[in-house]
Amino acid sequence: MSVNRKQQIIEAATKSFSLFGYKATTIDQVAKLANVGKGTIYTFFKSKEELLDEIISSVIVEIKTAAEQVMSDDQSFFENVHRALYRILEFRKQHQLTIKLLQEVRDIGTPAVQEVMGKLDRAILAYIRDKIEKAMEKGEIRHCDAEITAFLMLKMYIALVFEWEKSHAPLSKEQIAELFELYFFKGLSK
Amino acid sequence: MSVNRKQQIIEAATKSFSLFGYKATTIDQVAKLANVGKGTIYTFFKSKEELLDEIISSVIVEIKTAAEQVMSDDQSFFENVHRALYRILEFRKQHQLTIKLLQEVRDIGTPAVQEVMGKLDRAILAYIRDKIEKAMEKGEIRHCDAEITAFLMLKMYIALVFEWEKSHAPLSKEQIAELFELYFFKGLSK
DNA sequence: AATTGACCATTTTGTTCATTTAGTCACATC
DNA sequence: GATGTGACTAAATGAACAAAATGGTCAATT
Repeated sequence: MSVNRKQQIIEAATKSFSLFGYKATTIDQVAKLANVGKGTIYTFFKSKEELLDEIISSVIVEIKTAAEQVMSDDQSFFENVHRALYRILEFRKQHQLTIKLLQEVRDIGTPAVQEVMGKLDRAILAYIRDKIEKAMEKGEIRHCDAEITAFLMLKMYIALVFEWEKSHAPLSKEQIAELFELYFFKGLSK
Repeated sequence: MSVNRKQQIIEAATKSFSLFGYKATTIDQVAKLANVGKGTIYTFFKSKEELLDEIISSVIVEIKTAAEQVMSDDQSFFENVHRALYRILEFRKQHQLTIKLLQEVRDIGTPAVQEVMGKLDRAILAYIRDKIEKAMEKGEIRHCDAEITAFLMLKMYIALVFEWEKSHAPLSKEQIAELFELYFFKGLSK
């Protein structure tokens, strides 16, 4: 029973955060949705912020799993990174929770949400960085600063997947893969 | 006399926009600073917004001039684009007006300022795009979509110059040049 | 021991109203 | 009579206050 209660609360909170955002979700609301007294929430979570934090932590795990699933050992480093990055951003683009929270950061700038989204970004960055380091060890790519490379790769993907659309027709997955290969691997020099 | 009056107004407005931002600058203030009656401002500019627009238009010219000055025919395309982009962002980073207005977009989101800053971005993009097209014609670089390439180059520079600093030690001009060359020209493949 | 909801301190929201502001225009100045 | 002006107006803003809502606690309940 008690094990389930925590899950009920997390599910209710996830639903409400996804639908209304963090700020507009009240603890009373979550308690009602979870069929739980308000006090019970505070036996599992020290604050509203910690509740959000725990939810995002499991989103991070989900995202990593999703990325792992699209990668494969018999593919090139380039193909794997492309697939992983695309999958990660696809996840962010499709899941109500991340959409809503990203929106909230843009529109209201709720500090708690800002922090937690920063954590998500850092986790993604660390994940890519790890892949880059492994590829360098194996000699699959030229030597480079893994931190900066991961940072730039993510920026480039975000630019191609999210920002390009703001002023142009969206790019297909294949186009993005081509562009990624062209700029990051082949380079523009003849 | 009349010729000077317009310049006086523009200078006063530029000073005030730089110091307090667009929203916090009143027309009365500008009139006082310019030693001019309020009505006079409206004989030269149809609205406060148009005053801002005219100021930004000349900033665009200034930026282009600044970029032209650092480029030179006996340098490679890569070196020239690097110099131009770095100079442009340096300009944005140093000039009070652009700093303040960019801040205002982030913090308040004043629509008039948002629009005018978008215009500035589009001008920069068009400028880089033109350079890329010329380089392709001359056969200095591989064929590619000039629009997307300009977009990505600018994003990459903004990421390196402004965003990297948010969580790391700033990169030197030389480091940025190296990174730019590594990713955009040579590529990571061995 | 686990759960709860009434309760409290603090924030947030809604409302009112005085002040400020962008923009106009009748008048002053040369 | 062309140019320049600041008092004026309608609309926007924000200060001040009251009312409602919210996160978190804890004594009572099961």
